[in-house]
Amino acid sequence: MNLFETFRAQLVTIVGEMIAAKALPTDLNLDRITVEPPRDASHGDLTTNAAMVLAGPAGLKPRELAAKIAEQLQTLPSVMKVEVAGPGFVNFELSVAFWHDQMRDILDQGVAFGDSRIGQGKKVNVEYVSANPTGPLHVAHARGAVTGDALALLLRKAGYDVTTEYYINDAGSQVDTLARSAYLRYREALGETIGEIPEGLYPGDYLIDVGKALAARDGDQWLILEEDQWLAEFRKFSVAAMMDLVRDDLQCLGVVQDVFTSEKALVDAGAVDDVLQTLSDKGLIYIGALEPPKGMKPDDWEPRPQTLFKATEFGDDTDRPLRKSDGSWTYFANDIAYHLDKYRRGFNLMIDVFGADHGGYVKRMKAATTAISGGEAELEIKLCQMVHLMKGGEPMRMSKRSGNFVTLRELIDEVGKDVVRFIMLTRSSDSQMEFDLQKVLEQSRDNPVFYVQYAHARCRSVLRNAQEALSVADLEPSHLAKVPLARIDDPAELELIRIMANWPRTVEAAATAQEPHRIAYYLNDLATQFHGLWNMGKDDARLRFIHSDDRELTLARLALVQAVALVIASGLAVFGVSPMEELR
RNA sequence: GGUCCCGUAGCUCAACCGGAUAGAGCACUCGCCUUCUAAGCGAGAUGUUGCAGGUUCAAGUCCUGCCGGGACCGCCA
Repeated sequence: MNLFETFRAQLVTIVGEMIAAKALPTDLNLDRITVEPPRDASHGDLTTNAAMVLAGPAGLKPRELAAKIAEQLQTLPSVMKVEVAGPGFVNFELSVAFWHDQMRDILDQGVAFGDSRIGQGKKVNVEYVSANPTGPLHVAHARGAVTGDALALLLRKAGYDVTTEYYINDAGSQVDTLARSAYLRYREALGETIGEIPEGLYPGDYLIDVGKALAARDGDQWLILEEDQWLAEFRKFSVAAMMDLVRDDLQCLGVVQDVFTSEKALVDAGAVDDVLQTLSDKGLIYIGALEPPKGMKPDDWEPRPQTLFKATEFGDDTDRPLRKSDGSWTYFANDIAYHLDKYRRGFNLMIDVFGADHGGYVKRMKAATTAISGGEAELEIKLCQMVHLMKGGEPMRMSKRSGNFVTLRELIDEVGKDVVRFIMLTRSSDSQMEFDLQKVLEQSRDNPVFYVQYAHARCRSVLRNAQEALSVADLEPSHLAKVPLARIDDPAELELIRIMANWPRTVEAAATAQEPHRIAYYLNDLATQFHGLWNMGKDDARLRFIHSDDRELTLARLALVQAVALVIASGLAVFGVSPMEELR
């Protein structure tokens, strides 16, 4: 429970006592009472809307009720000062000793500070990337990869039981194309001149090695055979090779998912026939013809009967086809089977991270999930909007046709894994964002990665310097948690503690909203306050951390510095970014 | 035509699932500065939150309609 929830609980007790004393009616709804940090620091440490929320139903004036609540709050041991303000806010300040206790808490818990139990161990499945296994990942995949990974780490920190997953789309026609492309490279490896790669096949160089590997393993045995004889084997081999590529790419980004599920394996195991039978039994499948989309005129539209899922019964705009004209299942049909599979594995909460180009897919997948689980499973879909790559303020135009697109690997090689991860997480995933390859490497204030990393490195640097006068054991968090902190009393120091004490609440809010980018803003705020304090020591030597003639003060200040380093490290861990000891 | 996302300071973006005077960074103006290894530091100015209604004690936030940008729209995945 974060400190705001703790005080909220105490406030609810107070209101309960007022109800018992007949100062308030018995039928009040207390759920809307909040205890939050005020936006404006001059409004104290905590603020509650209790009086405004309760006054109306209770038939009282907000400010009068606020005064009564304030009176009771004043009696709490860690509450120093209470004020009624504005339309009926009750603002209160906490004692310095309370903030010192918070600091000790941080030092005791280390990077586990901020761990929460709001997830209550609930099982959640986060599926992300799930790119077609037809080549290396490129930048478009990076945002989804990082977002999904950070979301998973965040939910884990918030107390969920998280499984991360990659769905291998290895059952569609694209992997047939992959196999044909690999076959061409196989012939090339055996000495044929293949010339230009024909339109419709994948031209990438990464298939050359696949062809060579097949030639080395199997010799020329496939050369004289027809496509239907070699296709399956080439598909299997090249998909495996591409997945190795993808896994390597992801690993470079620090992403290692728990489970990889093959679409083809699901289909082969009859999972799709199975789920379609289930839906059919529920009367949710029928043969019918769809209307053409209004206002659009598809070139060769003609109505034809199809196997349809009644998605409209679950909020979708139209019913959705499940079977292609060749008799095989659509991608959607297979995906229904996959989500049923996840549901049967115990996931009542599933999160899919998709690119924005899958926006049209959201309603039908949610509809299907509701249908197959009888409404018991919840599916959340995070759409990641596009990333515009820039370089020194100039947009980098990419086109696949010219082969000029940027791979994920190239991006990581250029700026580093931690920079990619952090920057991708500095914006809400449903806003488009700019990513400037030049700016993110600058050592300046407007580069958030640098700014946050620098704050951590600066803390570590101070702690290293302190070793001239103090032993390593003195500087351990466990030791610093026991030193007297009474001399931590400067407003800037206390403000720093307040921000750190807000970390658990930030984790919970970000996890509840499923918005990792909030962590980036939090870290930036924390770094700002720390750098500010450091700079104050430039002007006023009394505010410096290390004082060779005052061991007690130095230890107290180093406890503060150590706490800052731990909270930053705790935050960076949610992003999967390593905190740096020094920046050089 | 429909669905989804976005629209906030000159620019890039926040605003904690309704709270008080909408905030940061960059750019801009004015001062200062030679380091607890370090990005210079401090101060100042910057808004009809796309538009119009509605709900509420309270709306950038929720609802309705419009405008603008993006993504998508029957057997591609």
